[in-house]
Amino acid sequence: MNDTVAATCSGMPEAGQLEGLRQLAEPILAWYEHNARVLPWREQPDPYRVWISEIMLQQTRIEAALPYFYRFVKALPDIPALAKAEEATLLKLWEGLGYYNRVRNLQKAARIIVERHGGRLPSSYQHLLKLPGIGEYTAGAIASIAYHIPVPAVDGNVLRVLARLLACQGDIAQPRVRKTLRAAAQAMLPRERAGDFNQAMMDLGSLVCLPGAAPRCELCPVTTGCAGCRQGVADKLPVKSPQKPRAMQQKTVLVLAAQGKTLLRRRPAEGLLAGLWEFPNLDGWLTEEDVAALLAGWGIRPASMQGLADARHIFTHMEWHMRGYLVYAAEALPVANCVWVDGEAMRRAYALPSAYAAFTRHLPRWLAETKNNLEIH
DNA sequence: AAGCCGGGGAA
DNA sequence: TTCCCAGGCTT
Repeated sequence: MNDTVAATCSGMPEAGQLEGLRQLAEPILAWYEHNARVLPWREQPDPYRVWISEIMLQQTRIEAALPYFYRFVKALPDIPALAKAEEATLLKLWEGLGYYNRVRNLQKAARIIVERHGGRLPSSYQHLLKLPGIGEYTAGAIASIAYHIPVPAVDGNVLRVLARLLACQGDIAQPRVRKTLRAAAQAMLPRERAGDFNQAMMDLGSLVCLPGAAPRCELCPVTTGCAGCRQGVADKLPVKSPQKPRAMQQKTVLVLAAQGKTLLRRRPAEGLLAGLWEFPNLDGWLTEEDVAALLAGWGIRPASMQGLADARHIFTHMEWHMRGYLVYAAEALPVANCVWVDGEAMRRAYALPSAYAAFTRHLPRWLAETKNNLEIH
């Protein structure tokens, strides 16, 4: 029935096609009754928890977000607490989750909600959309899940499900195609069960209608209504433009340790990993002699220096190839733009990106070695 | 419309 | 390795 939808998916579906889609909502909801994943924001779907979960889940898998969710709502159980939190606290709660502006926007929104909405998350799609960090998808998800408002929530999973249901050959990176698929989602939406339906579509996408060549059509409740499955092209959909190759970057990372502390530097307030802390580092690969000369300029006289195992970190658009040096110094002397931090302070208030995991892993041992003997050889 | 912004698991 | 994830903001 949906086979006749424009192959490029660039025009609005016709009335008859939408009626075909509408009939799929019921079997999808029935499937959801038995297959819904048990999740903390479903067990207790108050607006605040739904909001936090949706922000954490932006471009992030459920399994990755879960431990962060528990910790976050425990530390900051409501909107006023979020509005008042220290930035360092926020970044520590988000440390390792990535896309750190998400948590800054979360707090910006919380402060707006306290000032302009009486401390309660707005319950309309349009008002939600105005808040920082909340776009079309997230506004739809919160409105439908927390407030049962009949608006679609079309994320990557749902785009894939819809593209296959309609055998849509359009590039889902294009706004025009997204708009068409969103209209299809709106047409399918049962007005009384919007939140359940939106979550059902997402679960269907992540449990059954899997990406790439792995759709499990034999488990799907709507194969007969799926044009992609009928035409045998489900595993080729959705069409997506290829991504650009990553740029490579060589870096030299300096782990300085002295008197039970290590030297950290704050990253710029904008750009990659904005505002997070890191070990002092430089572009390019420096030799031990280069590093010694550099440290002399900083007024640091190394008691010992050793090369560390090379480390690599892959970002979406970039790749860091890191050469590391562990430097023991006798004294934690001041260095411009840097702070000496002990393990406890680091755990409490200094958020480091995962890119440095290869170095932070051994840091406790390295710091312990500097506590007992001031002179190390 | 395109670029930027993390990190990790799966194939 | 590549893909992609309960995306949004900036230019």
